[in-house]
Amino acid sequence: MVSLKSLNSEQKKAVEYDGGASLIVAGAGSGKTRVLTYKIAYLIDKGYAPESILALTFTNKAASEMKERIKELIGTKAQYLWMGTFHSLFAKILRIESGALDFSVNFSIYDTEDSLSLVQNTMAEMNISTETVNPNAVRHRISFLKNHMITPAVFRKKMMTSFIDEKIADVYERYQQRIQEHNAMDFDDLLLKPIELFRKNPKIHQKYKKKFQYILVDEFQDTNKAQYELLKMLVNKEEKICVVGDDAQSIYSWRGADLTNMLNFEKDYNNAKTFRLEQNYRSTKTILAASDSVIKNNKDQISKTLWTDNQEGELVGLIKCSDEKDEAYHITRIIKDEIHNYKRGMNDFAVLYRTNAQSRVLEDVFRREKIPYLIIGGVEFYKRKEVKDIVAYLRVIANQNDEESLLRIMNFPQRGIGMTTIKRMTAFARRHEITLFDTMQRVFEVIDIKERIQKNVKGFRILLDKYIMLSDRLSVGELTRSLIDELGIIKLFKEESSYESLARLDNVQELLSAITDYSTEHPNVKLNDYLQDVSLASDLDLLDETKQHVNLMTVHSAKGLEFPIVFVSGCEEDIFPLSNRFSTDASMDEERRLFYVGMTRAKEKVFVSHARSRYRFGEVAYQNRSRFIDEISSDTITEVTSGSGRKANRKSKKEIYYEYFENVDYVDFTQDKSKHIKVGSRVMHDKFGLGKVLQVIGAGDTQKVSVAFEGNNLKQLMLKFAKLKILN
DNA sequence: AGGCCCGTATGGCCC
DNA sequence: ATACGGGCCT
Ligand SMILES: Nc1ncnc2c1ncn2[C@@H]1O[C@H](COP(=O)(O)OP(=O)(O)OP(=O)(O)O)[C@@H](O)[C@H]1O
Repeated sequence: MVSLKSLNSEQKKAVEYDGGASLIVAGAGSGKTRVLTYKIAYLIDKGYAPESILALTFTNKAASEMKERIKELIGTKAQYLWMGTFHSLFAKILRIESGALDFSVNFSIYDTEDSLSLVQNTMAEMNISTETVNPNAVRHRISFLKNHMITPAVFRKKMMTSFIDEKIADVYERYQQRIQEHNAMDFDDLLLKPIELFRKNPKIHQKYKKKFQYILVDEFQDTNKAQYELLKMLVNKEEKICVVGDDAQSIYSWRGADLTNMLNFEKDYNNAKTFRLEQNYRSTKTILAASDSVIKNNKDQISKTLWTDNQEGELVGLIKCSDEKDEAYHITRIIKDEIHNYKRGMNDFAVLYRTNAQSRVLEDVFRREKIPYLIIGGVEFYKRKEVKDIVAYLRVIANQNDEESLLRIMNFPQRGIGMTTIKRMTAFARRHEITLFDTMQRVFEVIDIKERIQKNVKGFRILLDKYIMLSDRLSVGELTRSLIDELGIIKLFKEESSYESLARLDNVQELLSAITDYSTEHPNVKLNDYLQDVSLASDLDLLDETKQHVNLMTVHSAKGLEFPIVFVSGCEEDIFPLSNRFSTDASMDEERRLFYVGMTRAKEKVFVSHARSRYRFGEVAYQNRSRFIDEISSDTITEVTSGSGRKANRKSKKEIYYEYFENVDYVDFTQDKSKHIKVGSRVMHDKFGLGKVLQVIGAGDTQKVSVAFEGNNLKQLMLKFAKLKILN
């Protein structure tokens, strides 16, 4: 029997409750995840078969950790649990039931980039100019509609308000048609198709409804409409469902998460029992008080009590910095001090930020200062071009209808199949209503392609056929290795031998060893399974709390995690809260929740830092410190910066330029020829001051330039006469 | 077909 | 700063 001794009485009640639907609402660090873990172990103990339990987590990483924990509690039978993210578990069901769908078992999973590329191709095909309609906005919109379960037809009938909407409806419709022809699903489809499947096919619906005797959901506050619908469809008559969440930690509304799921739960399951956990085991009293003082600025929230027996702890440290480099050096210094004074390990620290772009400077400084670190997120490994290209080969080998992948590799490595050829083949495919892959077979019928090129296409098709055949016989690892060999990719990057191409080479080799490892660990695995894991993998899987390095990640990625010491960096207006002119009150509240999530990751100590100036889009921007810093109750925060993390503050752009003119050589246009001047050149004029060249007009003696000087001052000057000095 | 250069945009969080 | 797409030249 699983011992519930390590739970408090309320946690225990929640674990032991087996009467029907239950909702656990509780604040950060109150042991929600722990309750879920024990509850699953407890249910198995009580007689529920592991394979009859459906447990949904927010990330794959959370799932595998929970599974490990349950294995420790009840042994290896835990491996039969249906535990994972919504996306991965329903993808699994879709593959099993693909026979009942208009998809075959080997369907591809399109990530955001693939979707965008499909949107672009669709728009091109429909002659919708990307000038009038931004493809990425369209992709967003389509995904939003899908997340809210709005079909093209419904959208057309009820929601269109503009000419652009009409175009979007057209693209949406065509997109759905194409993705189906490609035998592919995007992330949203992984949730929508099961709903469709269950609706159309009551037998299959009943099968799963019967199969899953108990459903448990972690991070319920961030589920979307489709996920809610799926739960409702699958829950059995006794309503054996347990969801846990914290409305104050809802931070994914931008991808369709809908808090009303949580607010309406008690209405939809009218026998639902609600449990509240009020004791926080994670953080110090100070951290709780500080984070609470921030979150209470949000109007709408479920009121919750949260207290802790933990120590008072240290005050939140406020780090004031001159710029982002200074910030990185301050953080470095504090990490070194903490390690020196309190014998902490590198893995005790997490540096969090609002946007991935902010990791760059931290990375540079940590490298220089010899602080070992791991960046989670950013340009993820499987999103790198060279890696995606190779994965695209595997996807085509698994699913020849996957046109987005086929287009990616058609001319990689270069084999003389250019844009024009691809356009002609695509046109042929559409005309004859066949796939692009089949068109390659019949390329000799595409008469507007030159014979030499036709041969290239045919050669490529033969190569693919060979690997499609081999894919049954070779392991995923062997297949990839031999493919990379034959394509000469390694040689290609070696020969180019630029810094970038060598980095690419590294990535290809890393991919190869990752695939080989995967093959060894899962000897009988199908290419499909591997590809699915890759599509749904996240960088978070790399996180290893036992490894001696500082962890860098976005606050979003840090959800559900905990670290002894947490830095919340870049706390400046416009960055955290991130905002733009479209920002709303609601998005401000979500930013605040995000900040709350960041602070509450800490067990012992939180630092918040802000920089007076920071590079953004190649320009220095000055920003006030975040309102969230000011919302932290003053008796829980103290400044820890006396002096600067490093010497030299950033000077304003103006200062830099003036200094430059005083100290550095410049070209005087009255003497030198004008060949140095070009659009974008920075220039100095005695009377007008600093400026930037917008246009160079004419040549020779009459050559003129148009310059934007400071203060929105536009001038046209004759180069011959104007006393212009130029900066290189 | 492919390479190069220029202009322009750059809203970010993730399964 | 940087990356990407479009247009132009070879
Ligand atoms: N009864 C308990 N006794 C001791 N430690 C506990 C207890 N309950 C939870 N903890 C510890 O408190 C910490 C937070 O627990 P957990 O991650 O389950 O909280 P949570 O509510 O899911 O947090 P969050 O919502 O912030 O992600 C963990 O380190 C966990 O081990």
